[in-house]
This record gives sequence, C-alpha cells and structure tokens, in this order.
Amino acid sequence: MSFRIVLDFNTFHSHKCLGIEHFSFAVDFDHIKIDSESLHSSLTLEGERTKQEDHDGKLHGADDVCSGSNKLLGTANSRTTDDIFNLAPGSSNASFLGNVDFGSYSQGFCTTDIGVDLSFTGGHNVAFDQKESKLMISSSTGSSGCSGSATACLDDENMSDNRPVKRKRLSSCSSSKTNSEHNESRIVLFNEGNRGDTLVTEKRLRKPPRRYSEESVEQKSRSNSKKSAPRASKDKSRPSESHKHQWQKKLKAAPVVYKDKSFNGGCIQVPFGLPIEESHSAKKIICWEPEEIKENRILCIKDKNDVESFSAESEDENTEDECATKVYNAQKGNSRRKHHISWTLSEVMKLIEGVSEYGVGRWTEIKRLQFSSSSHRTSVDLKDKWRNLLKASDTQLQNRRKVVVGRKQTSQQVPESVLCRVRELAAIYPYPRENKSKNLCSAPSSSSFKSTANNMLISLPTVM
DNA sequence: TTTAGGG
DNA sequence: CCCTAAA
Repeated sequence: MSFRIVLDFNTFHSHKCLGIEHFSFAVDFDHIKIDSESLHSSLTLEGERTKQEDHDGKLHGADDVCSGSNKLLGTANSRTTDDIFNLAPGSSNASFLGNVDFGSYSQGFCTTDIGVDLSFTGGHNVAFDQKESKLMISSSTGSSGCSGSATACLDDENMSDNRPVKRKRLSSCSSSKTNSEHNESRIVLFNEGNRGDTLVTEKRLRKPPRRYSEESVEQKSRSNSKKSAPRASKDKSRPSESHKHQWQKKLKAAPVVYKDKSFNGGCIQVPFGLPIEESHSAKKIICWEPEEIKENRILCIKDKNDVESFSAESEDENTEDECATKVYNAQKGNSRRKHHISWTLSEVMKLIEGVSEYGVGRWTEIKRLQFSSSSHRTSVDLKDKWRNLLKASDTQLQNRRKVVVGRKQTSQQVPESVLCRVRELAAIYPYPRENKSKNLCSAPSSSSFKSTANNMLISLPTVM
C-alpha cells in the first residue's frame, strides 16, 4: 500500500488523483487565517463526496474550520479518484505553518519507508519528521505569498519490494511572487497502491534545467574519457543535488529527501528550501557535498594559509576576503559555476600590485603572494580580471577623449585612478594580443609610452 | 599545470 | 565565469 500526498500551493492545473484507501490525515494550520468561504465550499464538497462514496468516511473538525479555527482534521476513507481539499489562505497572512500528521492517524504505515518529494518556492519550508511521520510545511515570508508543491510518499514496506513506486511530480511550481489572495493550498491524496501502472505514464511536469541536461551528456562523455581532472570531481556532483545542497545550505532549509528502497535507490527529489527562521527548520541536514570537494576545499584553504604577505593588508580587507571566501565555500560545492563574486576594490588593488610586482602573466605568482588569503580567485580569475581591467581602462580612456556623457559601467566600480594605474602597467607589461589590438597607447616603447605614462603618473598618487 | 584567449 | 588549446 502506498500513499502519496501532494500539497500544492501553486496555481493549479487540475490533477487527477487516484483513490484513497484507508487513509487518514490531519492538517493543522497554526498561523493561518483560512478563508472560510472557499475552505467551506471545498470541505463541503469533500464532505459530500465522502458521504456519497464511502459511508465510513469521516471528516473531523469541519466545523472548526468553517468557523474560522485553524484546524482541519480529516479521515479520508474513500475510494474516490479525485480527492482534493482546497485550502485558501487568507489574504494577509505573513506566516503559514502547516502540519500533515500521518503518525497519529495512519493505519500501519511503515514510517521507515517514507519518501518525500518537495518543492517549494516563495518562502516555504518543508520538513519531514521521520520519527513523527510528520510533514511540516512552514512559511515565514510576509509578502511573497506562497507557492510551491510538496509530495510525500508513504510506502508500506511489504508492498514496496515487488512494486517499485513511480516517482511523479504533479505540479510545477513557479517562483513568481503571488498575492496571498490568490494562493490556494491543495492537498491531494491518492493511493498508488496497486495502481502503479496507471501512474507510469504521468511524467514530471517540470523539465530539468538546462545545465542538468548539459551535464548529463557531459558526464557520459566524460566517463568515457580517461582523465579525472580536478574539475571532474566537481562535475561528479550531480546538478540536481547541487542545487538542493545549495538551497539547503544557504537557506538552512530542512532536508526532505529520504532514500527509499522502493525507489530503486533513487532519491525523491527537488526540495526547494526557502528562507525561513532557523527555528522552523528541521534538525537534520543532509550534506550533498561530495567528499572530494570537501577535501579539495580543505587542501585549498590549507594551501593558502602558508603565512603570507596578507598580514600587510588592512584588516577590513581581510575580513572582506574571508567573507567572500565563505560565500564562495558555501557555493562551491553546489553548482559548477561560481556565483559571481564581484571584485572588491582591495582585490583589484592587490591584483594591480601583483602585476606591477611580477608582471603580467605571472598569475599563479600573483595569486600565491597577493591572494593567499582568499581561496577563491584562481589564477585564471586574476587573468580574467586583468583583462577586464584593461578593457575598462581602455574604454575609459576613449570615453574621456570623446567627452562622452554616457559613461556607465566601468568607471563606477573601479575608480579612474585605478584604471590609470592599470594602463600604466599595461604599458609596462604588454598584455599579449590585448595590446596589439589597441595600438594607441600601450606600445611599451618610445613616444606613445611616454605620453601614457605621463597621463597616469598624474593620478597615481591618488591611488596609492 | 599554467597561460592565453574565445565565449 | 567557463572552457579549451597549447605550451
């Protein structure tokens, strides 16, 4: 016997649900005003259906709900194919705390075989307490409203052995902020029990992100190739997991994925953790980070701690770097692409200093000596940044000549004087290819160099 | 592994 | 930032 519960806080398509057999549930809303009208109608509908189709069906607490209380208890004991409870949260709710309790009502569920498939956006957090067999849904966002979906599976151990449960997502969730007025909460109960076949055809509605497909292809090709470069270890973290990890770690969302043998070893997936108060989050955090990445990070950090010149840096610069490092560490294991950490002025200065000291192209040297304290910023990053600085300084120069009014992006982040310094260094240490194209001022020799050098030397004192 | 350069 | 070729 297998039950699946879908909580859908999105705008809904109407999902067909399978029948419910001997299933009890309780929904508890602690901090929610429930729109009595819509809830009433829904419950009435449900009540009628229950009565019509199963005389044993009971519906507890309907009075409470309709009178505005925050409690909804129910026992669904029917075989309907479309059991849907609609709960419409009131308009001005800043907080939503839902609790679907299987433990106290279910009959003979095996709580060890519980899978949860959760996906929430818009400020919800979903946690599944395995001991209590409780599915906790909480939201603490005020304005963003609620949207999202949750799917939970309870599988009877006895059944799951010979009948693998089909994974299924019934709803897609949008991250768009919606008005609370328009939110609905739908609880869909259905039984997958001997009906696995009927479910097979239903596919998840949300198509995997592009990176996912890209990477799965990539993994295939990569597994065929011989090398496992350091990057390959990064790639081993599966993207879906990466995202989960990212969200969970960053937002302290509750872990909601449990392995279920009935799922053929696969995880039920896609929790979208959302910003919630820590007190709401569950206790257990599943770490998705592959060991290798952890190790790499440790090595990396160790590496950088080789007592370097960064003691010369000002304190706030160090904290800046540490901060960025933390962010980076939090993100590193999660997605293959670093989340753009913008360069601080101090970093730019360090880069410039390094270039002036070691010359352009000695990126590893510069990284080792100037960026020892920040484990992000690889030598490649330095190179890229230098290239960008060069470009910026160039455009800045052109802008200044043209007296263009619309100077925009470049000189705002990086002070003009810094760019001048960059130009100076570019003149001294010609950057391959870059200098060729901009033959105007960066020729390292003769007259053009003099003029550029003069230009910058004026502003240099302001920089250093 | 590091650099250069394209995307 | 990422990716890759070349050194």
